[in-house]
Amino acid sequence: MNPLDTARWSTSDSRQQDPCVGCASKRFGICLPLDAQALDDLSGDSDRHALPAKSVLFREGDPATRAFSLLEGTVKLSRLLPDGRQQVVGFRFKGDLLGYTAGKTYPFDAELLTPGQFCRIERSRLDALLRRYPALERRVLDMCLGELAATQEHLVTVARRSAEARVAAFLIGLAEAHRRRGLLTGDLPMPMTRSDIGDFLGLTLETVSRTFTAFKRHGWIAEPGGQKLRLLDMDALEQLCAGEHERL
Amino acid sequence: MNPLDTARWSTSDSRQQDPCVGCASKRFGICLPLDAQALDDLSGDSDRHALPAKSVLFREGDPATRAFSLLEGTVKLSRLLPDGRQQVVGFRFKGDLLGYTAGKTYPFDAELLTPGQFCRIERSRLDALLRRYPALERRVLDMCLGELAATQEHLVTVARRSAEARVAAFLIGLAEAHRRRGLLTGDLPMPMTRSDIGDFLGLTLETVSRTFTAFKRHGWIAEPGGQKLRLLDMDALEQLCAGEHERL
DNA sequence: CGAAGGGTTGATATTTGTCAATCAAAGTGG
DNA sequence: CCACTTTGATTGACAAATATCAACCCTTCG
Repeated sequence: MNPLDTARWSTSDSRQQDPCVGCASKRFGICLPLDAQALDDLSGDSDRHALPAKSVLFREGDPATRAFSLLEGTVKLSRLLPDGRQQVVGFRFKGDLLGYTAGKTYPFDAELLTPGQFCRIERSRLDALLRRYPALERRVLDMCLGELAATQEHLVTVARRSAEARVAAFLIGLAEAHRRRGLLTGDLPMPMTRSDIGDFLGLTLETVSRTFTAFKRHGWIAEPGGQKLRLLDMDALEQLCAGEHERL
Repeated sequence: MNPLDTARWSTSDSRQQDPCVGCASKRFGICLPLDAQALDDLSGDSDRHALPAKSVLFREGDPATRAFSLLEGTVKLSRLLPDGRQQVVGFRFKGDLLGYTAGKTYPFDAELLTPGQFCRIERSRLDALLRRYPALERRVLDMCLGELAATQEHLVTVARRSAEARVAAFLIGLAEAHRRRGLLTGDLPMPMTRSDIGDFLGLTLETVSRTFTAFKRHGWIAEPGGQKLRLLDMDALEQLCAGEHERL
């Protein structure tokens, strides 16, 4: 499972999304398996928001009183370490559920990297809805299992792969995540900084920068500017990812 | 959350376990929140097994047709990498649920490190039970959320900490996992090899060995033999874990 | 008794991190 | 509109952590 794409879209196709009714973004995100009645309930309980880039949805340690269904934008999830550095736990994209956790407090910060839109719902109400609509609870379980598989996949990347392989895996994962959302517009948006990527992959920003430079030198990627990225040679990236060491 | 102790025991106390009825190990593992009727159902659908050390419960890629509730023993979960090495994704102890995944196939191998006992249930039947008993589904969701938090915690350890800090974190996590299970017998069992630990922490077995030696030299731990480990100075280990660099 | 598995230790190589200088782009305020 | 600051990116020289390779020991098990 792709560590950058935790969602499982089950049987339905994510692209056939209806316009958002109230806030309950029909057939989308967690609401995918709901019937009309459940959607109405959810609409009553949630509300829609828009925020600019760099907004913080919640912080590690805050009481986990709300969950968020991301409708638009990219979010960075990160934990603050005792020594002041941060570990980026993951990135989230449209359709992902944020902030529904096991504990009483959020286990990480959630920060928008781009302007974003999302539904917000009180946790207590979401819990009540889960009890009322088994299909919804099942969906949350599925998303959780998917997220778990993705995190384990990412663990393998961070624990065992070389710097080049990690960056290659990141790029492939990013492309995959966008492709599955039906956004294969050629250039993929990459709003995260070298530092974000390093904190995600367990590398320093300098190492990430050097690796990007090397990839560009080989003609495997290009950065046309405007926070865009173009993947020119997926085969090369996939080989690197698999561990075939082409020397940089 | 402790990466070696994924279970969430909710409100009840894990130690008050009844003798196992049929296979459905009342008040234990996933069955903790079930009433008598549900336990009966589960008993009819599952069966109990014992296996010697080094047995394989399932392999990565096998169709995920069964789930396992571990009653006794320690299990290593690992993924095989293309280059032949392995990444240990986690260890599981009594009370943990194994093999209930999002995908159609198991995402990792599960291998017993000690002799073990467990309940086995067909996945389709477990799914049916989940639909029938919301409390059980809720419990599985809780366990999944707990596992996710634990994996993220472990990710931080592997991505950002020094070798010493990783080993210290491992030892503390192991102690914590056993303590929560009510097994504070002083010496904790440690059936995993240096290689297993290295594959868990993203280190080589040599680095793990050297770190153990250093810890023993400082008098922080002792290995009385018989796959046992004694923690002599938790404070020192916790400091290392937090990043205060006492030089070895 | 010999082989195999696990553990320890040393010498050396390699990767990646650290520190530092510089540059470009994007805001910001007068 | 233009300094001025801030943020992100790049690159180099160097240091440090960890991996790699290799030898050896001990215990267990057939």
